[in-house]
Amino acid sequence: MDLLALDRLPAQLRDTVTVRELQPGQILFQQGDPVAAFFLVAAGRVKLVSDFHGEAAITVQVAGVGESLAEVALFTDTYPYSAIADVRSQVIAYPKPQLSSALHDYTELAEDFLVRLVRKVESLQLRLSLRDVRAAHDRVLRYLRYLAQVEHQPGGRAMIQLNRPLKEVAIELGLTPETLSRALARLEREGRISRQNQGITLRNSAA
Amino acid sequence: MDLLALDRLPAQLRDTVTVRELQPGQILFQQGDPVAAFFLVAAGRVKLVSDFHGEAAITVQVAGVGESLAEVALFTDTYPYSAIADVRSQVIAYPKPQLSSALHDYTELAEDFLVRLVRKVESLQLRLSLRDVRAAHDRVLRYLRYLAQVEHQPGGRAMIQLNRPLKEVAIELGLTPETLSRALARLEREGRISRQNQGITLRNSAA
DNA sequence: CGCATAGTTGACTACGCTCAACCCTGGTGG
DNA sequence: CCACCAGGGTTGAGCGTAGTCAACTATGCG
Repeated sequence: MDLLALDRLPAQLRDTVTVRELQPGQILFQQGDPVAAFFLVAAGRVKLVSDFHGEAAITVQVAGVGESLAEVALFTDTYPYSAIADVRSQVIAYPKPQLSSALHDYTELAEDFLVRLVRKVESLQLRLSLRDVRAAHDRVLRYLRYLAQVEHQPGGRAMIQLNRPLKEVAIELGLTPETLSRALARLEREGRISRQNQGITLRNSAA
Repeated sequence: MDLLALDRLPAQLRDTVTVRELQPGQILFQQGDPVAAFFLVAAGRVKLVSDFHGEAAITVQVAGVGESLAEVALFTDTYPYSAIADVRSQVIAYPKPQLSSALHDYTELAEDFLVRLVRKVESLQLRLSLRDVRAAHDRVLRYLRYLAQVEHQPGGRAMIQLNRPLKEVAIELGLTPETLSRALARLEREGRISRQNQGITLRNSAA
């Protein structure tokens, strides 16, 4: 996915785009700051946290490569969250006024943006609905099935490569690494999946 | 919120829009069906379920009044979920081809759509991040604070009216009604909130 | 070789779910 | 007017499962 159709960007916008380098822990913007720009993560990982009442901050989003950061900011005067680089990262900054008017003027850009958002809604809905299945092994199985489905069309057996550490997967699923590990072990013991190195293959057990 | 700027819809689209009445349990579309139209809930409540492998179905979304139903359908050939009316409902149907081309041709429409999606992403992210706070009373408190924030600007004390039954709130928070009840009781006992009838007021306890 | 990190396994704890009883309100009908 | 019922909400008791803390292994890197 090209980043907001960067290559086909109208010149008036493209010329205002800048790239910023972030060190781990560096703050990109802070909750309450006036919105100057809209950001896309080009490298690394940026966390969005809401620390609003002095209580323990809550992580609203961790944006990976290619993800946009706080879409609401396009429609608010101040950032509703703070953004902090998790690791060394690069972000692309689109000045808000220019981006806004470009979205208005160029349908292609607006459509790209729309597609991004729809995908995001999709993924968020999936993740949220997964949280409703309580049993860890069940949740994990459904997640794997989902991954298999998006990568290979057939509903049957499939091989999945999860390249990122299990730790991250665990967090995404709302589990601890230990619980995920146990869940995977159990699924394997029950013969619903098998693991080799990084890969997981599902055995079809459709009812 | 007007429904996709219905009043300002280009005539070519507006004339193709229809309203459908659904009885409780009636199926609006089924997973795998070719996408004919895009829907908006005008009255009632429609559930989106994914029943893909014969296993227990999983509810992906419950769309209330004013919400759009399965935005991905705009970009897929078949519906990825099934939609079932929860209660007696009315939906507005936008034929997909007309809506697609209208989104392309009319920036105003595209922008409306974009705003909808951004809001949705926002709300989904909030709900998802709430699930990460484990302690029920904490989760509830944060939720209440969020509600207070969107209704009244000041960060301090606020009065919230939750008009819908606690049962629903509980589900949205990923809790059972019993647990929610206990959580509210506890918060009240601790003096962080107080309840009168339907209303809840937060006592500011910022650190 | 030593260190850091990911992953696994074990033992214990804690918290939310389940099931059940109970209260309370509103609505209906005798 | 009271009896009855239905539904939401609350409270109680017990259980199960995921979290926590800890130890241990394996792998990769300096």
